[in-house]
Amino acid sequence: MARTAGSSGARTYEAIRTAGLALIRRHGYEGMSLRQLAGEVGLQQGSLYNHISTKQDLLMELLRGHMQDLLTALDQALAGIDDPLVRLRAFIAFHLHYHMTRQAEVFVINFELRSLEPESHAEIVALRERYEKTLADILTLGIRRKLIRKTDIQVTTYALLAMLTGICTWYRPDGRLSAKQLIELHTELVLKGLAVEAA
Amino acid sequence: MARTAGSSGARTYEAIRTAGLALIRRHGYEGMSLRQLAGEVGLQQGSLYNHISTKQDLLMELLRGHMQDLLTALDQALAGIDDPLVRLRAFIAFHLHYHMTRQAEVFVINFELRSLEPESHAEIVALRERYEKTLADILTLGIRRKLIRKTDIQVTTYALLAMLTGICTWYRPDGRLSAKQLIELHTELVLKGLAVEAA
Amino acid sequence: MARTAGSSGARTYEAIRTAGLALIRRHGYEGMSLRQLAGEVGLQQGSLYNHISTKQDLLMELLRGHMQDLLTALDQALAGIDDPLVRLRAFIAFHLHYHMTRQAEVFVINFELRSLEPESHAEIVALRERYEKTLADILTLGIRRKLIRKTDIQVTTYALLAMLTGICTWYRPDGRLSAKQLIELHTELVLKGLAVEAA
Amino acid sequence: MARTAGSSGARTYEAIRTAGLALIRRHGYEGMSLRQLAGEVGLQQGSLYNHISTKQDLLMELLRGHMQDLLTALDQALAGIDDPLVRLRAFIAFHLHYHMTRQAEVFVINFELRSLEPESHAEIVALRERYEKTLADILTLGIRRKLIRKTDIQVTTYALLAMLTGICTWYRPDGRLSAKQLIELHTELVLKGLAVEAA
DNA sequence: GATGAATGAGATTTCATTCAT
DNA sequence: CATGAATGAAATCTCATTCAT
Repeated sequence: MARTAGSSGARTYEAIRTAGLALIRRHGYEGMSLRQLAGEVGLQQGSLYNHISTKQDLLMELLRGHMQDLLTALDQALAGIDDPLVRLRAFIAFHLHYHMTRQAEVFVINFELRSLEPESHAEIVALRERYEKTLADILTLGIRRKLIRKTDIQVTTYALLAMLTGICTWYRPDGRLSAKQLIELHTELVLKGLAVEAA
Repeated sequence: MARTAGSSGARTYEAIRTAGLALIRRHGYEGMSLRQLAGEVGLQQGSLYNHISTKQDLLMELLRGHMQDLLTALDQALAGIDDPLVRLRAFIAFHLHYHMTRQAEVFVINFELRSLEPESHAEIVALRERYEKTLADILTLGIRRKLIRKTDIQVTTYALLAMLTGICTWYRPDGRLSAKQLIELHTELVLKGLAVEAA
Repeated sequence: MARTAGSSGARTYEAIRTAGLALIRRHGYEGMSLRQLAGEVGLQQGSLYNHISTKQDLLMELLRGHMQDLLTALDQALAGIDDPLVRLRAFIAFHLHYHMTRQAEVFVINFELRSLEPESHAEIVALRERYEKTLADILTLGIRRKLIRKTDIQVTTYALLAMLTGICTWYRPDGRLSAKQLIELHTELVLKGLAVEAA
Repeated sequence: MARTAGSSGARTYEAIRTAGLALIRRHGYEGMSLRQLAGEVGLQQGSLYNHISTKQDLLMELLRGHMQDLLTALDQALAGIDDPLVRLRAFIAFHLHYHMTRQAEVFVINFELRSLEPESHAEIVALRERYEKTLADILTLGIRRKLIRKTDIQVTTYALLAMLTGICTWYRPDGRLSAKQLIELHTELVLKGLAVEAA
């Protein structure tokens, strides 16, 4: 598409990542061809290999980069918050915000993990488990402090993450509801669902 | 009176559908080759075409068949239930049960819709919307009758469906919790999340 | 070249082997492209794969087939001959005759062994060693019976084989000397070179 | 007085020749990639072209350089020797010695001549014919002086050269026999094979 | 003299699909 | 209804070579 002739190496690589992400999102990893990708970036097919080593490698770099960003951003979002309910609110807001603003990355991670070869797959899954554990820990603490009703941590973690992640499949920035409203709606649903019984 | 119900041909077709579903689930539609599929069924590549018309068509048949089953089964599950909260419980139980027992179909529909050509895509999406509308209608009615707290129907429908569908990615029949327990946990989470405020 | 349309599978495979042998001889294994080969046989590139599994495999089949032919033919040529000197004459005549009539195979085996992957390489080398051993055994027996002068078996075996094999690089059927004359010349050179000293 | 004999550039070129020779020997000319070669020398692909003009040219330079060395060395080895049998002994010793000490060059010349483009091919073949002619002339003279038995010059020349050249495919410096022993064994084989009949 | 990035052609192999037998 | 062989396009990746910096 954009044919930024004479671009520097780093800029070209970035263009490949961006276009690759978009194409994978649209067609899937298997469905995207390097011919398409090269065309999108304005290169010959072979020239891609000055920047990536294999198609697999491109996918892996994208996914790894995303997971690291995600974890880093999560840590920042929760930094300094102690109260489990406040942490939970912060987690929800962070997760939704991230999944609304970085839809492509998030979509790809959720749909293309399976296309990774075993070793890479394991690495990404490990990172994802760190992310999941952050939520599970919040729930555990909340229950211990009796701020969250007793329930199964594992199942609830999966259920909440599935629910909050779903937004990446339908959110549109120009939709009927603002990001803030969407966050409020989800937060309410979750917090009420987990609230301790009124005595 | 009745001839042998499944002729050899019909049995072969069924084998193709079954193997196809499993392969698509494992490798994705784009990632599955008809050579693999033929091998799995014990045919030569060319022989597949005595049973299917194209690879696309196989996918479409699988998805359409599944969606019709799903809608039919849903209608049965909700038949004769009037009370919105009971209908909601029934919907949750049905959805989870179906997503636990027919994981492969459900997985494929959620991950491979994008591989359908536009026309087929639209058809399946329409069926899915009928399914979503069933849940949305339950919520609408519940709110009108003040059995469910006021909230955004659309967003809540998506959120609940995402949450309840997530189970198809991790459920194992030999897992720690029984299907019944999983249904209870999810039902509680949803119903508390949607309950009207204690006065 | 010959575009034998409608040929049966076995005939096509034979055509591939023949054309492949010729192309490998002319350009070397690495230097031959499957595009060339397909063109020569009158097929599309991909159609080759209905008959061979990989390019490597084609080379291996050619070399293995040749070595088996060679060993079989050698056994026949020496069958029933006991006297070491007569056996030696028969070996020389056989080797030269084979290397003059099946120049392409012989050439390829001598020049393309290195292009085989390790496992295949080992297999062919083992067959070649059986061939070499036949000559070495003749020399050993001849020396023991004092019909051949004492010398180093290993070195002499290699030297004779190199000498007799060389003919495949320059022989032309329409050359100055007949096959029979060439055999006589080589036989004399070898037998005199190995003769026991006149007392 | 004298500057550093090898400037950096010349030293790089020498490294390219050495590594190129080794790679061609191992993988063949077609099988060696300039990427490999550059890596071996510690350069980027493009940098090779500061030292060579094309891949073909590198091969040609290697082969021409080798043939010139060979011819020069042969002239020295035979200088001042008149007697045909002594010349023949010297030729054998020289040829074997050279083929044992410069195995890589010799191997490449024997296996990669075919990869040269026609013009270069002709040039190298011409040099090789000068080499062959030196042996043929020895034989001719020996026969004329009745020191060598009458035989076909051409065939005998080819046979002897093939035999003596074969050593480059199996000789190892740490082998069972010394270079001197190997030379003796071959010399004996040849001289007996060519000796005039005991009257 | 070296680099990094580009090129355009070409490598081997796989793909879905067709069709005579 | 199955087979084996064919097709033509397309897949990923490598090649030798060029050139601005």
